[in-house]
Amino acid sequence: MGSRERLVETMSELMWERGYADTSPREVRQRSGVGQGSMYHHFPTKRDLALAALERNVADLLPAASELDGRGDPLARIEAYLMRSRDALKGCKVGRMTQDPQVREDPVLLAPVAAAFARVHASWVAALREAVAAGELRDDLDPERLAHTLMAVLQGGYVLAIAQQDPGPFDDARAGALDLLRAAAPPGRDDTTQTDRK
Amino acid sequence: MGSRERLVETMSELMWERGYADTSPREVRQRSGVGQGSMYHHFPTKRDLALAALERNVADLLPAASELDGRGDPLARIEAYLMRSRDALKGCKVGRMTQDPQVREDPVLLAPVAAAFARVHASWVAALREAVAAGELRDDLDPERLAHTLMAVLQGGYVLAIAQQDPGPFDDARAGALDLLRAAAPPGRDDTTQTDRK
DNA sequence: GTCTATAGCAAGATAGAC
DNA sequence: GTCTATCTTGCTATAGAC
Repeated sequence: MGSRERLVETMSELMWERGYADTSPREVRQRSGVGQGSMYHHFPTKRDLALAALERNVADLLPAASELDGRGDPLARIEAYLMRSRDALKGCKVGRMTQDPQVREDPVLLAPVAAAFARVHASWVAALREAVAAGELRDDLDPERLAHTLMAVLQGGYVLAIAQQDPGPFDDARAGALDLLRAAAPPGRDDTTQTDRK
Repeated sequence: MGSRERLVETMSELMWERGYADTSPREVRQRSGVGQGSMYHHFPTKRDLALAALERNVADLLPAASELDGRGDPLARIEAYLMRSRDALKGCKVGRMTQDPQVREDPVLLAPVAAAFARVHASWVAALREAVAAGELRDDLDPERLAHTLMAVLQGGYVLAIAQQDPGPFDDARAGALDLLRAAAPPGRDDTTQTDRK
């Protein structure tokens, strides 16, 4: 692996762990083993390196969200994505960036974050729309709104888990969201078809 | 107002705006107008000042949450707290701290955050329990879980809003949560009593 | 309690040789 | 492309007088 790739990979890790403002070029060099000269050859400023790392982190995240776009029962896909295995105490490598003052005030650094969330939102909306069409969700629910609600449950779940240093609140938050979705099945629907009742 | 109070107030503001790691003692002095000597007289280290500021921010937040504990219709209280006016683009002054590496790795600084969230959670649980008892929510919903879900909707809503630099996603997220709560009224319940249908 | 002066060290580069 | 040396600025204090 070349110096350039090692720099980007290391910066990606550090931005997930510590954010942008609190990660120094020095740390990147030490962890990656790339020298000063090489670093500034490939990336004239810390910000340039951060932008490359951020785009890499976004690219890491999007494939998972495309799980929502798959075929098969829409509500099952929604449930699968919601309950997907995630490291609650590490948080979201993209969502985290919104809390970094130097990122949120820099339109160029914030742009990939906004774009990533917009794409994930679109996938949520499509899946929720299908679920309504399939009669799995009441048709007076708004898929656009609900998509934001469910994304917020995940992003906020990380916040709660980190505060308590315990993944429990994250798991509770998403399980509670799923409970609500199930309770929002159209009235009169035969729910003896539910798969996992206790 | 004395120097000490001015320092704490200024640090509180800066920690909300920029977090802990990215706020310097220098900025605090300049914005507060308190001199170097006074600052280190009252607070031997930046961390000591941050702890006082954090406790102040927590104290600011808790009264609002006690709205959930009030009397009157439980679901109405839940709705009022959820839809309370909030500055989505500023985020939560307490939740924000969980994303600051220097806070999340410091048990002493994280403790007030954890305690605050635990108290708010307890208020949510109590209100949700009452709503179930009053027949406003299905009794197969778990108030503990749901409390985490609704807290996460708010915390995550801020993340979405900041990413898009638009309060819309925050408002969508909480409106969607409210839609789900209403859809989770016990089956067969007469909902012609709903107050705000379009 | 408040002031000014000073200090040690890290951040974030830049310069110029190889 | 990579190396070492150097630079400026800001962070986080400490010292000691008033």
